[in-house]
Parts: sequence; C-alpha cells; structure tokens
Amino acid sequence: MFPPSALDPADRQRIQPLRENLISLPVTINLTHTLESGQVFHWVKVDDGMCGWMEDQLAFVRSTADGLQVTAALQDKARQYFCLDHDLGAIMSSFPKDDMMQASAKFCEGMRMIRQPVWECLATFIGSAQKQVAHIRQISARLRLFLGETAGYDHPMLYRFPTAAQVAAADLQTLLQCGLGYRAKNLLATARMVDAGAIQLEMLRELPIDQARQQLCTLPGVGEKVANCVLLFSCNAWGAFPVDVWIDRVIRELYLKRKRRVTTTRVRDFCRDYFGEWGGYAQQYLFHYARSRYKRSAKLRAGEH
DNA sequence: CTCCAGGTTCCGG
DNA sequence: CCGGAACATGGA
Repeated sequence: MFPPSALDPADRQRIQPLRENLISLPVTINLTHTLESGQVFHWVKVDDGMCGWMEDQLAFVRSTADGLQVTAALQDKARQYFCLDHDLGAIMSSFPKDDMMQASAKFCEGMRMIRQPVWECLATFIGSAQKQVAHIRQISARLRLFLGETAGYDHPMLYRFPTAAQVAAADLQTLLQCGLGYRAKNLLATARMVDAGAIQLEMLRELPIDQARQQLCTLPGVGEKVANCVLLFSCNAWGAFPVDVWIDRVIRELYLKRKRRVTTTRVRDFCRDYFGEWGGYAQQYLFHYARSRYKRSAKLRAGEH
C-alpha cells in the first residue's frame, strides 16, 4: 500500500521535537473530520494525533478535551491554518434547518475549514478529477516523493509539496508515474503557466470571487468545480460551493427531488441561494456526511437520514 | 470482469 | 445552455 499508513521508527523519533512544549488552543475541533474529509490529503496518523504540513511548517497536532494541541512555536500558524478565527457555531446556525443539513452538522461536529497554500491546493485538485480520495492521497505522496524536497524524513507525505517551478521542470513521464493519468498534461501545463507568471496565484485572494474564478478557469484542467475548491480551500471564499458527484446527488435527490429538468446550472444556482455566504462550510459538511453514510449503507436515498 | 471515482473539454442539438 | 463521449488509473 502506498503511501505507508504509518511512520517508520526513525521518523517517529525525528518528529519528537514537534511533540514537545504542546499548548492547548481552546477551540472546538475534530481533527479526523477536518483532516480526512477531502479538504487536504497529506496528513498521517501518529499515535493519538496527526502529523503534516501547515503551509511551510511540519506540525504534530492532536485534539483533547482542552482543545487543539500543537507545539507552542506553531500556534499562530495553527490558528491560521485551521481557521480558528471562525465562529463555527455562528456559521452552522446560519444554515437552513432541513433534515439533511442537521444530520450533516451532527455527524461532522467539530469539522473546520482549512486555509491551504494556493498552489498546493490547485495542483492537488487538478489531480482529483474522477479520482477517489484514497487515490488523491497516493498522487500527493508521489508528487512529494518524486518532485518535492526532502525535509529529512523518510515518509513520502513528509516531503515538501513540489513548487510550481519544480513541477514545471518535470517531464510528462514523471507525472504519469505519479498516477495522474490524463490529468498529467493538465498539471504540467498549468504548472508551466504559473511558473511563467501567466497567473498570479497570491493575487487571487485579493480579487472578487467571480474574477478569481474566471482567472482560475483559464488554466488547463481547471473548470468550475476545481476552481471553487481552490477558492474555498485556499482563497478565503467561504461562499464558494464546489459541486462534485456527491453533492450533485445530494442536491438532486434530497433538495430538488420533485423538480424536473434539473440541470447543472440549476443545481449551482440553488446552492448559492439556499446555503448563503458561508455555503462552502455547508458543502463540506454535506459532502463528508454523504460519503460516510454511503460507505456504511447501500445507497444515498431521501428519507434515510 | 465491471463499475466508479471531489471533472474537464469538446462537439452537436 | 444542455446532454454525451473521450480521457487514464486503481480500488472495490
């Protein structure tokens, strides 16, 4: 199985400093829901916590009754990364109280949004098209191992995610070996455009959401769905609402069940109007709940929640 | 083996 | 704007 599900003994020893001087940030957070719900794909379990990159810093985190624990030196980074400035309670209460939304809120209690680096998010989601979450993890691990810089650890996920320049300098063959399939040429072309300055990723955060989305969609392999993932997960656009196959099913079967001729345009407009300015959170909760339920039961059907 | 996965792009109605 | 089909790869 790739990547390895656990750290080898040497890595466990090496990350020990990250587990010292832990402080508790008093917030509501469920790390399993937050880090394993398809927002990010690179965290690895270590004992009772998890290890992974918060932007350019490798960290160990764990949740306890006191809140989120992280080594003191990285507390500011953690506040930023896990969006601890967001009032989860206020956000959740801003959503309609329909059955599906309430069931999702209950199941995903403590799930937070993550502020990701723009390039890493963009590259990862270009590779996510028609791929299972487990496979997206595999691609992330191989990109790190083949193209990223080592940080002195053995585990592939503890290598740095390759920069746009590093991906741009790669050949197609290497990207194919990462398991990207037909997405390889899109990632390569996008990396080269970013590296050449055809688009300023950091500037996207300053633009109105529609302009930012328009720019993102000029990149090969980036359509509306991937663009919305980038906007939501890395550009502070909390109303961005990615519609993937799961969300599409949820909306059509639960929210627009009696409607006729439900087109993709109509699904998109409904989501924007119904869930509001924090809709991205609602989307992530619905996505995670729908997938978790599917794994246990047979099929997504109205009335089962 | 078949089916499907956090889609995008191109093409004819 | 809308529906279909092609596009690679691997887990279930």
